[in-house]
Parts: sequence; C-alpha cells; structure tokens
Amino acid sequence: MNANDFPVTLDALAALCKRRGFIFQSSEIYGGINGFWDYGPMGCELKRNIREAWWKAMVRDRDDIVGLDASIIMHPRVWEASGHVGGFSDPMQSCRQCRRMFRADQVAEQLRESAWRRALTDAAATAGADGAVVWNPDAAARWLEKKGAALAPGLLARCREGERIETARLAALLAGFATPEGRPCPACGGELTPPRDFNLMFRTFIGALEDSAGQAYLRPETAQGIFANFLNVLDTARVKIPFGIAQIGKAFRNEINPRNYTFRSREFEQMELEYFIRPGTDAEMHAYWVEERMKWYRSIGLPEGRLSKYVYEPKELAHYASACTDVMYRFPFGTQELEGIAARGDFDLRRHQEYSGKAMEYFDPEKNERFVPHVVEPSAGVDRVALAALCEAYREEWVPKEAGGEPRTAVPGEPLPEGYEVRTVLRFAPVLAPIKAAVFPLLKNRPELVEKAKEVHALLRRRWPVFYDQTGAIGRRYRRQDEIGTPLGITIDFQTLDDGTVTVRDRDTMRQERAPIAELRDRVAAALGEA
RNA sequence: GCGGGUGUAGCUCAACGGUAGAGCUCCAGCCUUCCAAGCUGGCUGUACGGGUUCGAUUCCCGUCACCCGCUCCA
Repeated sequence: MNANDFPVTLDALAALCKRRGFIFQSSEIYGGINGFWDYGPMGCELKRNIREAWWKAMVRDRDDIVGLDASIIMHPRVWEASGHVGGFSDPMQSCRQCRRMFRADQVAEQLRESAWRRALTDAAATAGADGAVVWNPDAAARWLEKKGAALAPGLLARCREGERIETARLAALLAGFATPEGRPCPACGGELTPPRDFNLMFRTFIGALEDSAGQAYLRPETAQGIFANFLNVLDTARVKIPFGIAQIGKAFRNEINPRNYTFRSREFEQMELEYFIRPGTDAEMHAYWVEERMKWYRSIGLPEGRLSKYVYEPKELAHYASACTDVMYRFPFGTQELEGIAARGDFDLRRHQEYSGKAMEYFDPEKNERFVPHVVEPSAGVDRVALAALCEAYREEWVPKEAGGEPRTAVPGEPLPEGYEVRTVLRFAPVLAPIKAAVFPLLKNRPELVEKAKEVHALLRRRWPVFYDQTGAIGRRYRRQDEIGTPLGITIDFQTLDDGTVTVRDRDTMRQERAPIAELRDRVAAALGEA
C-alpha cells in the first residue's frame, strides 16, 4: 500500500489535534457550539504558514497582484448587489407541525403531488361549475378521522377539538387551500409559516437599536470587499490590466448542517483572488489560474495522487459564469473541494455599477478605450487546506525497537510485528510545520549540556520557530516532536562539548547526522528547503 | 431539518441508587551517554439544567455536543 493511501480516520486525527494543541472545539467548557472551531498553539502556527505561503505566492512573488484587507461588515447594499440578499435566496416556508421546509414558490406544485392532498380530493371534493374545487367538509371530516389520521396528521391537529373534529374550522381551512396564505404543508397538512427570507448570512445590527434600518450582515465571502474597493485600488495602486487583488479573511455562513470536523464550519477563513482581465481572455486566464493553483497545492506538500480537478458542466454553471473548476482533495470522508476557480465575467462589477451608480470601468491608455473588466476568481478555504494538510501529514508507523531502524508505514488491520512499536507522526512539508526544529540537551542533570543547548536554541530561534525541551528521556522528546510534525531534532551531547558538533535528527527517516554548530543555521535552512 | 446511537480524568476504559478507580499521558524530583526505559510523588473527572429520592454519576425529563444514515449545501 502506498503511504499516501493510509486510511486516516477523522477520529484519530481529531484526537491528535486536540492532544497536541492544533484544534479545539469552540466554547468547549460550555458544552461546545456546533460549527465553530478554535485553533490552538500548533494549529494557529499551521494556519499562519498556510496564509503566508499563499500570500507569498500570490502577492509578494508577483508584480501584478496587490493585497487588501476589507471590513467584515459592509453596507447592506453590497449584498443586494451581489445577490446574497433578495432574489437570489429563495423565501422559505416551514411547517409548524412537522417542521419541514419548503421553497415558497414550489409549495403549490408540491401540494398537487401530495399524497394526502390527492386522497382527500378523492374522498371529499368535486369540481364546481367554473372548474374550482368544491369541498364537502363532512366527507373531509370522515376521511380525516380514519385514513387521514395517518396521512395528514398536521391537518388533523389543526381542526381537532379534544376527541372530535371541528367541522367548521376544517371547512375554513379547506376554503383557504386555494389562497397563497392558506396553503397547507404538502407533507402533513399542517400550518405553514409565512414565506421568509432564508439565507445563510448571519445578521447583526449597527447601532444600539435592533431595527431594520440598522440591519447588517457578516460577510458570507470576502470577494465582495474586493469588488467594492475596485475603484479605490485602481486609483491608487498604479495597476495595469491584467491585475489582481488578493485578500485573506474570515467569512461566515449559517450552515444548516455543519459536518466532517472543521470542513464545513459556520465561521471560516478564505483566501481569495479577484484577477481582473480583458474581456475575451476569460478561458485562457481561467486555465492559467487553474494550473497556478494546482502548482501551489503541490508546493505545500499535497501530492498529485490526492488532488484532482472538478470541471463544471455548462448546465452546472451560474448564468454569468463561463467556466468553473474546483480543486479537490481526497479527504478521509470523501473527495471534497479545497478551492473553486471561477470565470465570472463582468457580473460582479456590473452589479455594483448598477447598484452604486459608479462606473466600474478600466481605462486602457494604449488602446484609448474604457471597459468593465472580466474577472477570474480563485477562492480557497484556509481551514480546508489546513485540514487537508493534517490528513496528508498524519501517519501511524512501525518503528523497530532496536536502534537505527527505519520506520515503516503501518498496515491497517495487521498486528504490530515482533520487535516493533508504533509511532504517530505528522509529516508536514517543512514550510507548513508549526515548529521547524527542537533543541535538546541529551541529559538535563548535566549543567554543561543544558547551557550549551540553550545557546543553540538562542542561535536558531532568531530565524525560526524553535522549541526547547529537556524533560524526559531523549526518545520521548523526539516522539513528542514527531506528533506535532517538527522536521528536525537537534541534540547536544558530550561530544558537543569536545568538538562543537551536534546531532541533527530527521523526523521522517529518524536518521541522525553530526553538524558543527558553526554551520548549523545553513544546515537547518538546507534541510527545510530554504537554502 | 428528520431518524438512530453516544456522553465517566488529556486519552483508553472500569464501577456503583450510598466517599468514583486503573493504565497511558502530563507535571515535579531522582536516575539515565540518542528513539515513548525505571523509581518516588503529584494534578485532573461523572457534558449542562431540572425532576424523583434521605441520598443520583447511576432512574426520569429537557438542553447541548459528538457519531452514523437521510436531507440540505459551495
């Protein structure tokens, strides 16, 4: 079995993440809160490394992309323009009896298909002169007492008074079936709430009064902050098309059903680029960004074999989009999206132009023309990348008890071979590792070793996050670092005192080499791939 | 959102209608010349709220969270 196919269970990963301070459930001391997660000392370093790798690749290493950090709460009109409020999110009605949810515009159709509604029509309705349904309330009551009790419990509950059915009330309900306000639940005949805007945005209020005038939203995506600042950046950053604006930040979606550990959370962090292009170059630029982004995922240690692309069919695309490709990763719970790369045309800028009354145009001095740029949007989830990195890094291995043995990937279901023990290790790419190296004195009760180790620690920590540990046997300290994915272990032993060399132990091979302290920084940089 | 299951220490598990225990982890000390060694000591717990009871971790109800299936969803 290929090491990449080691079946990580989310349970095992979540246990390690908690044990070693990567991820905690939010508000755990109060019983937890569904859909929210906290990142501990190791987890926040991991996320920081992911963000910095992205920022470096997208902004620092390029001439054509600039950064932005927009506010989380924006003018409510932003979300009208974007389509997140209003027509885009369909009003919903829910049943007060069975609590099922229905799209308001589909209730009439679903009612025609409804089993209880058909049975009731057969039992108690005739067609009137003008084709309208004429109900016989007494027949309806008889039906409801027998067959209808199981088929339409919601309707029964609405017109029952003690043991008997209030025929007059039933008659009123039946009469209302034809009106939008009186439509019953297609599933049980219960009472539907009025249509309500049901969207995934968290609402809040600006100012002390909680009235509709102050209503605002936590952003459900960071992208709109970029579009809303398009003109500001254009006027100040001296950018020339094609150019991009990049942003990393929190976004919030009130998901119905968060699942799969941190994969779908209600509060999450996005890394988004809006890359503005000349109309007509959409397909070419979209293809370019798909490849750029795939390269980036490989550069942080996600292997080709676990990554894939999902190319949207034309019928799956939003009406304004010309292409969309998702970057997928094979998680333990299935192949899921890390990032979506969409060619959105000029939809967003045009909508903001329409809603704000400001011309969202780019002036091309060479061709002496104005146009609304099109945009390609690579939009990635920091938390999803972090989860993928953890899944990818997690290994259980068999290690020979005798010195100098090489670790082997454990074979699930097979017993531990004689003479081996288990180690859990996170094989992060060095760029993502929360701690780059750990420094140990071989023994803590020899002051000369401790003193030298602290010197080496001080030497390295100026450049990298480096951990110092003198507690417990040396083997135990190596294993602790394995569990947080520290690539290098540096040990000060008695030979160090004689010749100024230390041992450098590699996390993955568990092999050790000696290196002079004078060359240590270069050796560490080389081992981390920074040289 | 629906249905089913689960909830005891950081982890794995035990116990009982009457003072909640073990192993591992963690911390301290001793020891230890390179892969979770040993000895001694120590910290930590019945998810939350209510009810029944002389007494509830145990029985009942509610809430919350987690897991599985369905549903929904970029």
